Amino acid sequence: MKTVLMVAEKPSLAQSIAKILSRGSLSSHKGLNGACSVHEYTGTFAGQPVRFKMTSVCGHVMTLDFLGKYNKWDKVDPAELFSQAPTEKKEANPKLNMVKFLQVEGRGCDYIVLWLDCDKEGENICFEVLDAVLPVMNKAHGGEKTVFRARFSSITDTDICNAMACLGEPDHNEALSVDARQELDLRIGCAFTRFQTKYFQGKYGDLDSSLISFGPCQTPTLGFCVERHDKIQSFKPETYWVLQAKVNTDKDRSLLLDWDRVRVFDREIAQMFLNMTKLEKEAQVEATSRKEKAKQRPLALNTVEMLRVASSSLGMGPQHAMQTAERLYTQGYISYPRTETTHYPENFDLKGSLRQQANHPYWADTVKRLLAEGINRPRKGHDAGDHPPITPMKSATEAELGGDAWRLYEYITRHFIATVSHDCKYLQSTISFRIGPELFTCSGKTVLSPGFTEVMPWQSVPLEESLPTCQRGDAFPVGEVKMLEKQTNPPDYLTEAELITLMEKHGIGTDASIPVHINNICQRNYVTVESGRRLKPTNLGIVLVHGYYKIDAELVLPTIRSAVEKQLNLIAQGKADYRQVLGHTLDVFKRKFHYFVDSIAGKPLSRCGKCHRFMKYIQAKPSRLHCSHCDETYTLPQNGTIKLYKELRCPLDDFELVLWSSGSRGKSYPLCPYCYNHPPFRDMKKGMGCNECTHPSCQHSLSMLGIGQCVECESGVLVLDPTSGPKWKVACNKCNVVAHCFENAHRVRVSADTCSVCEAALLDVDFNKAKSPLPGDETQHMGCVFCDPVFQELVELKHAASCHPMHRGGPGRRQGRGRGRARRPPGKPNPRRPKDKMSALAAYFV
DNA sequence: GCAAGGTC
Repeated sequence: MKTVLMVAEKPSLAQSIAKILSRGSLSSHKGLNGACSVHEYTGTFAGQPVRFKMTSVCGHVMTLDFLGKYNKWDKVDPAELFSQAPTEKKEANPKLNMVKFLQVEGRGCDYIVLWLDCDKEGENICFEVLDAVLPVMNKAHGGEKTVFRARFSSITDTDICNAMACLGEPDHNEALSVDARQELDLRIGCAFTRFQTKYFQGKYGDLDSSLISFGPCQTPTLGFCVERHDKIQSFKPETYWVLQAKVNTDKDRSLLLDWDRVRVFDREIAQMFLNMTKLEKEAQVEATSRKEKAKQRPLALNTVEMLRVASSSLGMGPQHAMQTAERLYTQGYISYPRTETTHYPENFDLKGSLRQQANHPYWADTVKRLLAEGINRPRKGHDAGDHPPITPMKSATEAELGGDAWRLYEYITRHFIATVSHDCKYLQSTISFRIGPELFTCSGKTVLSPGFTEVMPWQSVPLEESLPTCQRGDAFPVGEVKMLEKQTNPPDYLTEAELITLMEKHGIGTDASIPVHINNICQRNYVTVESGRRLKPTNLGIVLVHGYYKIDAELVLPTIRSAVEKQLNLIAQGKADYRQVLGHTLDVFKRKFHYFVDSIAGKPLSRCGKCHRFMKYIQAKPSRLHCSHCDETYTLPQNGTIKLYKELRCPLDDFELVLWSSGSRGKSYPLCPYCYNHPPFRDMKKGMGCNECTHPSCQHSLSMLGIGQCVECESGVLVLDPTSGPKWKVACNKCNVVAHCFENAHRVRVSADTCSVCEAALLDVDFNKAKSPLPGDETQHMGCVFCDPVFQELVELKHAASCHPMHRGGPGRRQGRGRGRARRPPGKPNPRRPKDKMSALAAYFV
């Protein structure tokens, strides 16, 4: 007789499915790992009598990890984890010996039917099982199909039998999409985590966490908490005013009325309304209404709702609640606690489950009445096709379970009873009053029938005093009208329950992993759980998230996960190539990683003048150089680019100069990182580059490269940009004026001689032999950039020429256009320039 | 020592 091996995702499902398919006649024994059972029975398969062996795995058989040597943090650059570091599949839980177990049970089998959960993870586990089992199974004869996939959407007789009747094949694309997710999560998460941990270790000793982890789920989860923290920090309370009126409905009874305008933010306006109503003696009834309303019974319970209530009402954290639920499940008190479904299967025995609770000391009355009067049909919920909603499986008492297990069981049971109870019905009455020109309202609720709130008393409609019976036109004496001053309040920290809702909404994590992520950010000391289970980010958490926001907000936004998942879904649907999506996404994150590293750690750029080690250039604003050896930071100009300047050094402090540039069409100048922060001369200020330095002999200084007074601004000097050749530039060291001159000159030097007309420094220019614009064969010329007739052509000063003193026939006005050299004593402002000439000149400067 | 996803 041939054997059919069948594998489910977990032991409990193997048992349920085997029971259904064998109609209860099966023999079971434990497998070699003690966790999984094997259920055997006989039946027919592919038209022949066979022996069925139904067993299970425990979730994933394999897990992805780097090869051993890439797990040595000290020896591997985290950047290598994006591509070079090879990965391998390892057994997910070595203690379970799952591969060996599957091979022992699968040896000699002829067919395999895969009963793994019908989602992408389940599809992936199918292939993990096949990898383990196919090599030891009997070989197929003549191309006969031996591998089958059962697809089911609930664990009911009909669904399971249908699945068995129309078996398909496992979907390789869906499995591949999970392989891709695993590899992305591993490479990205580990690279960022290792880098961050190593970088922050020591730097933020007071933040006390040895592991600074990053992950596509945990980081956005933390992001939600910090976002709320920021809202609280930036909140500015506003004062507002409310009118409150009291009317006397009886000798000793009064009603408090709410103002229809609710509140106003202007005191004078509120005062005006108060004045208009204060004098009124009577409140007129404008309208009355009585409406019957219903508060809906709850949907059947799924995991996230259970976790929300456990946190907000029972004060139990998600991780703890989940552990407690698992214990209740394995002890047979509740059904499987991990489910997204909020809809009972059609054949679910609601009455049977209810009957089990009919003698419970706490809710027997409610249950008995429901059974006698007939249960209400549960609301239509969402069927995720995984497991039925969470329900009690047998009655239990407080003494039996004790502590948190009891409290969770009690909640699950009360919730279950509520789902088959009636809605809570109440009467909402409102009376509208007019006092002078202003309208006020009073409303009250009266319970008509408590319905499900009887068993969920915390949901009940609060008892209120009933409103007086009255009708339009009635009048009551006004007791008093008061103006109250109040303030808007900041939001509070995020509750765990709110966080779960946000995570669910943005698809961060799954029902099973949401508690893990929340637990992670607590354990890593990113948040602390405050009273009322509110999550308050720590300094570390805040610093991290703010850092991500500054550098690359996508690292913390919830959108990043969904964007990647969209790509993964394309793989699952066979619309995108697994390798391509994986390669592309890794490439994107590799760039993000390098940008992140450069932004916070900086890259070595120029040498420190004190220790002569490389300082790191940190691009993120405020951009700066940092010498980690001297632990000194030097700020830099904030806009534009910074490069090393030919390894030239400042003669004053030996720091290597850097070149700042505003772009190819703008200006650039060298600067010394030390002088920029610590001005070397009295006439210099912080933030000055070499083009403003008054050092008398340094070849990069204003003294050596300055030419003459700026044509536009008061105090600026035009300075030769020594790096601008072959399209030479002269730029003002104060304003944005830049002049282009001497194309094709291979050398331009500022001479010590000055112009006899305008006192500007003469320029000594060497042109290329072939391209020299000079008359004859000349390649060299020295002259004043403003006055020399040969240079006029080359700096295109032709139009300005008519205005230039030289061309007006008269002698040049000796206005002392200080060139910054010894001519102008330090600290003294430049003299005013002749206006007519300069305005004309200005037209030629960009 | 890292991720996230199954499950025990």
